[in-house]
Amino acid sequence: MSHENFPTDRPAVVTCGLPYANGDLHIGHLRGYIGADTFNRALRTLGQQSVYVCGSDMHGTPVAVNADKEGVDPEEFALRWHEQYTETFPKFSVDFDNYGHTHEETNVELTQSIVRALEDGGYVYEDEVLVAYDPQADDHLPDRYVVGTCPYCGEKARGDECDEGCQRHLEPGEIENPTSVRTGNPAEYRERTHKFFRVSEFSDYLTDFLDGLEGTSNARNQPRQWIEEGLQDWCLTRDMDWGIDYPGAEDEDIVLYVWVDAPIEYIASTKQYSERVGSEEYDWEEVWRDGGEIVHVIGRDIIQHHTIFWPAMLEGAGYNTPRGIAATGFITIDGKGLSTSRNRAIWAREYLEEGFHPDLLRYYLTTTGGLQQDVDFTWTAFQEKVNGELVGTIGNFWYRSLLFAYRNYEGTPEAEVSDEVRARIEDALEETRTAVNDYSVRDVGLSATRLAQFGNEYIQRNEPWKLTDDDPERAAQVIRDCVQIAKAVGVLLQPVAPGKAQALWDQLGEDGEVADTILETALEAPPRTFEEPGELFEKIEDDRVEDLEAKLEAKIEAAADRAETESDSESMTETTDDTTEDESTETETSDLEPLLEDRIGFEEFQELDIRVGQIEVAEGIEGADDLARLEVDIGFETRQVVAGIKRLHDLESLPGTKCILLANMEPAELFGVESNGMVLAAGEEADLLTTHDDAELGEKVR
RNA sequence: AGCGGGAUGGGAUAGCCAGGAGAUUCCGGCGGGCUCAUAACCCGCAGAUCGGUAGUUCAAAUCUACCUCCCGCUACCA
Repeated sequence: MSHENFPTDRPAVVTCGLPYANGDLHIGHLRGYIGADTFNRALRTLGQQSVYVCGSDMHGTPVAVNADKEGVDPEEFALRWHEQYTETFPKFSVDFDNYGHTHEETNVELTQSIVRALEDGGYVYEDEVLVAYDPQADDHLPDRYVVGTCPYCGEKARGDECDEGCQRHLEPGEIENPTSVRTGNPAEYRERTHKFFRVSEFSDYLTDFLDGLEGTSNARNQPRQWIEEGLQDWCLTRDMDWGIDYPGAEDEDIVLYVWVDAPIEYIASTKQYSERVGSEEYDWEEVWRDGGEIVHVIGRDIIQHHTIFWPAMLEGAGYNTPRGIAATGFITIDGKGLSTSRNRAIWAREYLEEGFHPDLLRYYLTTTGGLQQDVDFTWTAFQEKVNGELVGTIGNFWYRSLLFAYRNYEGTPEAEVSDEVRARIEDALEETRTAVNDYSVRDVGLSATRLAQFGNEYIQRNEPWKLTDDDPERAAQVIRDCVQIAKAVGVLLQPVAPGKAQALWDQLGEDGEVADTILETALEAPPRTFEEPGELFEKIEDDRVEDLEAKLEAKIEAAADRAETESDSESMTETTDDTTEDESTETETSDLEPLLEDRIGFEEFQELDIRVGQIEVAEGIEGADDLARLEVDIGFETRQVVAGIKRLHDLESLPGTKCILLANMEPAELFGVESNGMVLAAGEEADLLTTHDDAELGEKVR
């Protein structure tokens, strides 16, 4: 089965994975939302009718548990995050046509009606399952809230997985010596009746579905394995009170599993949009019932939910299934996995507070590697991308063309666009069409960059500044071409960088919104006159990047220190926080810094004046969490040194300890205290280097 | 353990599905040019046995098999 290329005459809906109302948004979330937003905007430039919808995911155990910790109602807790998300998205030009949440009436009704439809179709049955129960807390414990002993290898294990031992997946009820993570008490098992969805009956349907599915290859290939292995039926209910009631069981302490109602929010949100604008303009039922174009952008960690359970549910309840599923890769920071608990993350708020335009991040995230690839974020790479492509290529071309046109013609010169340039722009439009149909937001952005690059070459090759006197007609022709290219770059860049594209649009004196234009507008003549243009992109300076990288490093270290001091008291309750990134995968080696490739000579080593010293005085610096002031005797003299070991060492016991000091370090002032050297230490716990024999104070280390 | 994705000049990325002279773009290095433009821009050069081994083929970065390393997934954690 293959699909008709976009644009089609059916309405489309683009969605992105629902943010879980349990924490701040970071760059990893933004990647998906920006990618989907870009895709939706690009679809529209093709002339495809399309809306972009999403909503907050309000239910599930983590919300209930964290609300409980704070002593607030889960709804209140989740709504707070929901409101924050609602405010954040527009700041990144993530422009949802509707943004709802899963606890709204629209979603509750729709979810219950879909579950009833599944029941009516005979796809739901009841079965008994063992559920861990904490008698003291009088609460049932979802699987990860239980720890115990693995029945297979005897290692310590979590309720659902033997994470430290044999890596086996554990079924509920299997784990031995179950213990509640929440109270530390022994847990007991209770038999409960739950509802199950006959996913297994959809094997053939899903196989066909996957054959026709567009999007990224991982979303197509990975589920095939699960189908071949035989699908297991899916438990639809949970022993909780926070969630959507199972229809007909409103009085019982049982709700629908969060993954049932979460994707239904895609439909509910579309419905809300449809009701707002009127079904004449956009009919949600046409999309979800009759065969509109449904595209999901998701993280690759939730592929199975979207390629197995979700289409099975839709099919079973008589709904339309997705045309495309694009599963994005993850974001890494400086080459290491993003980790919210370790604060190895760029938070949405942080980025905005730095004052960077959202389009810079949008461009970086969409054009650095394909949608499916993992993308590494470093401030240095961000700077290169911005300075090289946005400032140097696009910004520079826009500015030089428009400025030249303004100074010499007060706008667009009166001439016809040359055939060469017209053809080149048409190629660029075609590149974009292909990119959209390949689900490549990267090429959507790069088609604009490449066109700007052509523009730079074109202007250079024709040297209009030499022609203004000798051959005014030819000069006008060249500049006419350049202004047209500039406009086309704006139209092409809009899906990725809507704010900057609009700014160009305004400079060109165009009316209305560039976001409302279709690709063909790129070939229409710009207004005859326009005002003096300004520079649209600003270079990021090197020292700025150094600051940013240092700041990032510092906050990661601070988080590590905090975890260190808290780990003793909270070890029982810390096992489950939020975890897209898992502690168990972060082994020792992946945490080590990679070895440096560059070798240095002996002379360079000699430049490091490393001495044996002895700590004479150690005291904390007031106002600093981590810093301590040390006085170190290095034979010749006693140095005052500041070290970040306040919380990691017992300062009173340090005097008398030998240490190793980098003596010719540039002096620095930290918290008002001058530091004249660096005490060497290793590891996150700042294990101090020392000597073990007769090295005397002041001796050089070599 | 199984499965999915990845490994391409110093760094980063495209190409692979539909095999065809060792290939894209960006950063960095070297040389030149230009001056309309944000020390920008344009041109040229250097630099890679396309992770390894075998195979299919007239032809392999691309297809097949096996191997190594990295990331992820394995379903009641959103």
